[in-house]
Amino acid sequence: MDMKEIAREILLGLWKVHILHHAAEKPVVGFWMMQELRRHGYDVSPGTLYPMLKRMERNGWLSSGYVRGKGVHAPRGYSLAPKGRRVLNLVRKQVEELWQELDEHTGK
Amino acid sequence: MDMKEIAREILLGLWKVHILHHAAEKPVVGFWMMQELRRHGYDVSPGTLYPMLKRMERNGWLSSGYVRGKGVHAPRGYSLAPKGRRVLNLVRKQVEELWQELDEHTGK
DNA sequence: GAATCAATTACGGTTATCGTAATAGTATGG
DNA sequence: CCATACTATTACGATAACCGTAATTGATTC
Repeated sequence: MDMKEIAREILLGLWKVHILHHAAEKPVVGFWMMQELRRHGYDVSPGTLYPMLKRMERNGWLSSGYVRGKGVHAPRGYSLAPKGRRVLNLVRKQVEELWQELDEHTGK
Repeated sequence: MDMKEIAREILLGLWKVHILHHAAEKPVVGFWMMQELRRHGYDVSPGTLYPMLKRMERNGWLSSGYVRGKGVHAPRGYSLAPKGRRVLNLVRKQVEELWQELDEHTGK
């Protein structure tokens, strides 16, 4: 099913929430996240994911540092920043509302 | 809290799901949807919402027709198209997964 | 020490998003 | 009837997000 292709607009937002959530537990590395998404059947390219992480850091949701090795291509771990936690809390409510709404009428 | 301002990137995607869901029940009119979002505390301008509905129609998720009156500014009702239903089903799974993940660690 | 793997950056084109202002039918009241 | 307010959408131009592919580079392994 290539709905996944076209529903990206929506799914991309959901993945951002996943990232915030993971980043709250342990630092998230871009490459790992890409594989994770592929494992779930979503083909995400570096040109999508990495700029996304950078934007999220620029927004103040994440803060990053090197976790291993050296140089500009060394793995960069993103963890949840205070602002990101507030966003996560806000979004959590929205997701809950949405899920309840969707769940009610499932069998319809 | 003006997190709402900056978390738009994420919330916008969730609203699209809301729209798909509502459109499955009865035709959704842009102006009504705007008020609905305002009622929930989100300030969404016409320049955001209307093009969004058009794109969703162009994607084949929604199909529209006039519900009342005449002319180019008459209210336009959007209902769920078959492709939109498939997208909704796909997204529903993702939202469920996400919600379960978020719910587990809520108290942490 | 050559090749492979892990991981990110660079790039340039396309599409989405945004707020504000303009437009135009429809109902209301005097 | 006509002025006013309300419902509802379109138009517009600027900014930012998104995308795939290719290049880069440090670490590992044989």
